[in-house]
Amino acid sequence: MMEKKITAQRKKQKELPALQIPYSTIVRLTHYLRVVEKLDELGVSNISSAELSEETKINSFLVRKDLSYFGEFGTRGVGYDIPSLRRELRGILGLTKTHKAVVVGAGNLGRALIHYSGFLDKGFEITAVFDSDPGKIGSKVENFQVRSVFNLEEYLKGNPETAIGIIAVPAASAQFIANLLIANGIKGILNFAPITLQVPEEVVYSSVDLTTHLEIISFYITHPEAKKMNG
Amino acid sequence: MMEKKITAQRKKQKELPALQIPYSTIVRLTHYLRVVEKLDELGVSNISSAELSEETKINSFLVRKDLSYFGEFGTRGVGYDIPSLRRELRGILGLTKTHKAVVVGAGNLGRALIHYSGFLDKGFEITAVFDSDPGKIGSKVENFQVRSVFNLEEYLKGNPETAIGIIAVPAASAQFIANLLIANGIKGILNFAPITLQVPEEVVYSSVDLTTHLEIISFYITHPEAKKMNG
DNA sequence: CTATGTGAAGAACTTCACAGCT
DNA sequence: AGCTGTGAAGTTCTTCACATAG
Repeated sequence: MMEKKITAQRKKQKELPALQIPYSTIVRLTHYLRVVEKLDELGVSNISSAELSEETKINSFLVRKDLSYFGEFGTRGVGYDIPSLRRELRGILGLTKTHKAVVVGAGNLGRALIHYSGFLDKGFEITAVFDSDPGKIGSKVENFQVRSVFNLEEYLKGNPETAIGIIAVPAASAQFIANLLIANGIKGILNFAPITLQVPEEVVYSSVDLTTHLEIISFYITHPEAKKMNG
Repeated sequence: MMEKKITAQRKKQKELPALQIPYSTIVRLTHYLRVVEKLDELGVSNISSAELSEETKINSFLVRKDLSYFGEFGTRGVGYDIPSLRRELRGILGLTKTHKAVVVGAGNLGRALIHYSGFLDKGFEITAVFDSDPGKIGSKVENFQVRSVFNLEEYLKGNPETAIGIIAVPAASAQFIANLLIANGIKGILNFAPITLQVPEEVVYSSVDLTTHLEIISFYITHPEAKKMNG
């Protein structure tokens, strides 16, 4: 019941086959969660798809469709109960267990990520920080003692539950680090180096590239007649 | 009342109507540019859509389609001339003029961005850095003397060619900063604060949210049967 | 009477096949 | 002969309309 939350045991004829969920739905789910968490904290108890639409700027039909991929979370005539929607969203996104992550690269960016991670809800936990600069190894970043990348492999072998690797190293060494992470069973990689990494199918890969973001902005500034931004 | 169906007729499609370019095309353009710049630097002079596809993992049909939105840059039977494709892509993306940008927030993230911006091709230039922390104001970050956010408005009025604002402040103050930037004629905003900013239509807006990225990874780690990642 | 959930229509985007240059 | 450029087909995603549940 937890895992394959097949919709409805009604007299639905719908088989719910492979059911490919659009990537954009997953992205939007995180926006809904953001809003719902904020409102939950404020003590608001209910929200309609129209209100959720208002907050997120995502069309209310789409809000309902997105949620309906995963179940029936609302009450007709009423809307969605915020605490329960929050719980459902966290469940869908896999945030009920804590994902352990390592950060590789203790430069400004790595430090920013580590610092920021303090604000992350349970769901993610940074467990170690690595760098190749002898001047940084051994130093403290928040509560972490920076380790040598030469110990990364050993660390991962000793801590096989580490799920996510965050790459905050220069482009030149990013693929090397990625390979190391992958070879040692990491399941997801979040890359901040401005380079496209080659990663096998089964490893979840996401990349944040400042240059790309700026170039996209440049395009839309330069061509104001072109609309639409997702990012 | 509806727009007329422009479904292709015999020989009459060079009309170029409103021609909406997919957002994803723009994102891919930046990937092509990345590859083409790398190869150009290496002295490679020509590339086919198949090779570009290989490098970027983007289907070669799509490579050609994306480029064809903007013109005919290739030579049939040969491929694309790298220096000229590079020039074309930069032109399309609006990178032939330098966009001036300010960074607001001189914490780790802001500093990482400033540091990184040194590697940016001409196309972007950070012109000033602001923070609200009296302890930071006046200090040096790379070549910039950090200014007070209280001078942001004045700065923008005095430097109206500033096109882009990069927000690297905590969530709580991000909307305030955004409003200030917008009120003073900024054209594009790149937001790193984990909050959805309300921004008018005409301002180009892009957001990088670590939480969202991690949550998306969490989803795909948790549901390995779901495929597809764009990010 | 209200707001959800969803099949179906409609758009948007991607893939394909091949015409068209070189 | 080879690789681009592009209409058309195919697929996926979004919007819509309305039956449905409270």
